[in-house]
Amino acid sequence: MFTLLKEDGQARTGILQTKSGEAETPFFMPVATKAVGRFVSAEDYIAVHAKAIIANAFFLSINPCVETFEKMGGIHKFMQYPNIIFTDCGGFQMLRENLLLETTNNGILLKNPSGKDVFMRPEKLLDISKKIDSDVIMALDCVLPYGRSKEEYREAVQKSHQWTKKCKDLHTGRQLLFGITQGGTFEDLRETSAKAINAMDFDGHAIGGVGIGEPTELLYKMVEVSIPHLDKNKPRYVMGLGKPEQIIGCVERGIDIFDSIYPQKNARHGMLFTFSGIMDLGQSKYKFDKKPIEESCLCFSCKTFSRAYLRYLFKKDDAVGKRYLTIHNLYFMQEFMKKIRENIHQGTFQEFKEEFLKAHKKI
RNA sequence: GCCCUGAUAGUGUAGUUGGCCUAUCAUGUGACCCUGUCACGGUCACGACCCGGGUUCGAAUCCCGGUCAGGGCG
Repeated sequence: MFTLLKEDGQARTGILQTKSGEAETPFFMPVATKAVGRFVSAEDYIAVHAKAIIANAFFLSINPCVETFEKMGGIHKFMQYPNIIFTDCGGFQMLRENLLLETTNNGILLKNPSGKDVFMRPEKLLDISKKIDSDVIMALDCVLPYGRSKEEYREAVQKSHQWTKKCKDLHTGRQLLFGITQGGTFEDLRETSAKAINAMDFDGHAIGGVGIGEPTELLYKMVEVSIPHLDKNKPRYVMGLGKPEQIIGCVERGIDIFDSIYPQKNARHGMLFTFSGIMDLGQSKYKFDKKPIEESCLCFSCKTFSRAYLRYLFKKDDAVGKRYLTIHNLYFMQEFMKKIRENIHQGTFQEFKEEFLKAHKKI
């Protein structure tokens, strides 16, 4: 259930309620594909104040396997994370050449690196998701890489709608179900898809198939043509976006939910997000720098370690260092979203956006 | 003092019966990248034949001298 709280232009705040509690939107979800992220897990997600994370139903069904969740009482108890957990459906894995074996009218055949291949179809997704017991299920969609022909996208949209509808028809219980719109970078296909998904009465709507190589202007365009057709009283989620500047651009256009590995991956590669810009910790100027990554940051890493020490850990490719850096970026993302919400409440979103973007470049 | 061995990017190395060396690989440094699975990742750039002479059409490679380092003998 979603309650709209406040609007500031197209930007808005709201409350998403689930069986595991609520979270105020707009929010960003760290990724925990296999009920753990790279170098971070539940205690870290909690410590960075993440009210929601996203895992992947396909990967979880392979390893640890569906039975684990039945026997362990669901994913929350299994990984000791009490807040909201989304599960992605596996549709995005269509973009991975090493995972996608075949696309049929009924679903997708995905390679299982450690066993029997998985035919992901609505029935299977709903069954898995129910046993995992996540809070929000992303319905099965059909994703194509950027740059295919319009005909191919048209076909993919059609499949996507069939699968998504099937998910909706099969769905019961307290878990929320979100539908995903597609359409590549074609405005009319995006509109068609948004209308069709909106008509299926989901608990929330996602815009999928973006952030996969298209220019940011096209990404924004696709959001802009989709939004008018997505019920404003339901949460809107752009899947896969993690660049702060794109998140703020999408919030401005009416998006409520985001997820991405981007902040985590960038952290591991030494790119730290701060409110005064993007810091490349690999630079030698930080070698003897006693300051924390960000003076005003209250994350564990900033409260505890100097840039010099974190740079040293980064340079020696230490796993512990990668964890500290990841914690910082994830904390930053939560603070970033918090500031976005506060500014929407105060009606100062535009000013905040401009101020943020002015500082958000490499330093 | 004599003999032997060695000397190639910041570091560690490949190449040493002369030509395919515009010199290998790793690391380092710098730049860019990373988006609903994310490897401790990717792309690009920078950076060296100890010095001097000789042989040769041609030398990192062969010869002579020097310097330095390691080892052996006094």
